[in-house]
Amino acid sequence: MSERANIKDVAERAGVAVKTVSRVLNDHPYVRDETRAKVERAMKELNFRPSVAARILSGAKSNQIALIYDNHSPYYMFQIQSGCWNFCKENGIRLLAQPVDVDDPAVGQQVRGLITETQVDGIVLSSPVTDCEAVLNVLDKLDIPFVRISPGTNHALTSSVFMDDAQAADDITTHLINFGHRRIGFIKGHPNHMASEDRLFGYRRALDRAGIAFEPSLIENGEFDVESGIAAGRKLLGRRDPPTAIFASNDDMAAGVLSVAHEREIKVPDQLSVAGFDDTPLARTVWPPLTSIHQPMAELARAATEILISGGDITHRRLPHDLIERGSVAPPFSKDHE
Amino acid sequence: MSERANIKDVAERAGVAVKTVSRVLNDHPYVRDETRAKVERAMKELNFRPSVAARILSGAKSNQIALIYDNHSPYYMFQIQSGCWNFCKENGIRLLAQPVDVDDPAVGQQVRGLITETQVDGIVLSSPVTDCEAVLNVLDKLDIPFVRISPGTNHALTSSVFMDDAQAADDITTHLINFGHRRIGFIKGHPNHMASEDRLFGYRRALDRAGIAFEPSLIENGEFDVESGIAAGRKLLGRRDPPTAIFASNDDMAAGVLSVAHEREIKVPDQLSVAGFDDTPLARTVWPPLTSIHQPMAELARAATEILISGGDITHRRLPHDLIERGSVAPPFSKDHE
DNA sequence: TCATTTATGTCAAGCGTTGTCATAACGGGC
DNA sequence: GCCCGTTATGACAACGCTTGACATAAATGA
Repeated sequence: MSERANIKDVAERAGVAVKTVSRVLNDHPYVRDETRAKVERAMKELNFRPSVAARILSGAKSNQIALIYDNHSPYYMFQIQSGCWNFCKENGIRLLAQPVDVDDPAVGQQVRGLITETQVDGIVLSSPVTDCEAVLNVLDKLDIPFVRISPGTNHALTSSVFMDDAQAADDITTHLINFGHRRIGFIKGHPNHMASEDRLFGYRRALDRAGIAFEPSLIENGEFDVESGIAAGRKLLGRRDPPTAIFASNDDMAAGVLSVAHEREIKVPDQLSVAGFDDTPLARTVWPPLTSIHQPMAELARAATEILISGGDITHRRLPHDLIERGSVAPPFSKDHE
Repeated sequence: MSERANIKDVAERAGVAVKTVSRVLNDHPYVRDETRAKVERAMKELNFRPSVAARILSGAKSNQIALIYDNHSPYYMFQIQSGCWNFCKENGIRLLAQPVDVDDPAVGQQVRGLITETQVDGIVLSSPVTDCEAVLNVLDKLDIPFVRISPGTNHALTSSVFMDDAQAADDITTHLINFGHRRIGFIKGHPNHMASEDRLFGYRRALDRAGIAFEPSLIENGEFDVESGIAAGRKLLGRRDPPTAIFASNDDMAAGVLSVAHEREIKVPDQLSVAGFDDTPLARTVWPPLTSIHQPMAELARAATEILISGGDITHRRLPHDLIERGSVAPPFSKDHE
């Protein structure tokens, strides 16, 4: 009862040839519906599952893909995995989630090992592995299909999915401007992350369009974590002429700014508007909840997986972002109205 | 050059039999150092990686284990994955991270499919899959080794790793009591989660020992998310005789309480002490940072993996927790001192 | 009726590895 | 110098599946 059934057992039980079972398994044409049903019933009754190993070995597709990531944000990782996972589940594909360390000199060998050992059919690369030369080289040499999620470089050369970071930053900056803000502090993201520059660019573009002079001293560097947000917040709010609004390149740093505001008893949003980016759960958790940009991470991952599986030509897909208004933005100087 | 080398190629190149290469691969005794060196050189030169598939097919261990989880907290999942992953990486084991839905009636079939298809050598179960009957049945029938992380039930029957939730809750409650609190609100966790009851128990035990009468109306139900924390916080703080401290069963709910406090301009910790549980990044992110219990999730996962791989008898391992003091707890009524 | 198309079966080869069994070389102990 | 156990290596089948070549039979259509 608990022995594993193999394809031969199924064939016997269904009263057909092994070959026919194989045909059913692989969706070949030329199988009568009736026969197919018989075979499928036998498979169910025997609790049959084809051995991936045998399948791979005999040269068929493995029906496995790998998701390679190296990101220290649990939420990002969670979303990306969920997106890939959903698509895989619906399509009967097994997903190998593979963390790597992009700074490890052996990362290329690791990825090569993964591929040659497990024979995955394709790879989804999430940021920042998307821009890791060593990995890209290996993928290229092994000639294995892959799709990148939000790559920073070489957009055209491989399939990719992404959102428009610059436009999103532009949107949220414009949102602040529309509320009447003119002095808007900006906290940059981690220098390794390509999106950091794009977001800064969007911020500048929005200012430009509104005819507001760009003020370099209102830009602080950050590293996408709360601590750097706190440090940047202290600098910005410690000025003699502090900004009336701060746009942080992600929610964690925005939360850091909120902490500084609480510390100094600056009321948000009455005395200071704060905007984040990414729409992580944090944005809803801190007080006040953060106005932020919803980055469709899971959708990006899902789209990437879909492109990978459908396996056509090089494809690029841009997914829309959303400006989510919460309670952290208000007109400037509204403390005067109290 | 980019063709995959197989064991035969290596054997030829090294001038030995295929079997000898296999022996080198599997660290068998009875291989001369000289021969081993020859083979290893050949493997390097050919960039050889053994095929997992072939290995499985020939009846050997797959050197793969699966981590099965269904948890909606990205941070928990991240920690658990990291812990498993680290151990696997160090020991050359491939990890299949497999999300499931414990409420899906087909979950048993899914797990059976995973096992029979991929021939994993063992399974790590994380909460709440640890207590999913359907999954446990399948695992039992398939007679595959597994280890549970923080199981709620049947402790004795299978290997497991866990922390002492009751003691931890006792510790943090005692901490509040030591600060002088007598009216301590408690927010329960999700009813499906076994730890919820343990934490409540620890809270009561601490009160008991301190000779403080248990007051049922100070207990509110929650579901481990911010929203339920907010709801519970509103109830507790809306009383005529609000508690001077609130212990929430996890950080998210504690963050919800903080939001309510901010909303009502109740100063934390001067007018209200708040304690969380789990020591998620959130605890450091909100204002004020939360005093909380550090749950060693990654370590638990690592230990579970280690036990699984070492494959001895049924083992139970308890890992220590930590009380992390931050800024959210102070003596009661300290507003009077201002 | 004959030629296609559709549906199934038989058979054998092959995928890359490991287990079983066989064999060979090598040291002692007598 | 012979036997024996240990050490080191090899030959070959087996694992479960896919695939291709080929055979055959039934259904379809002109």
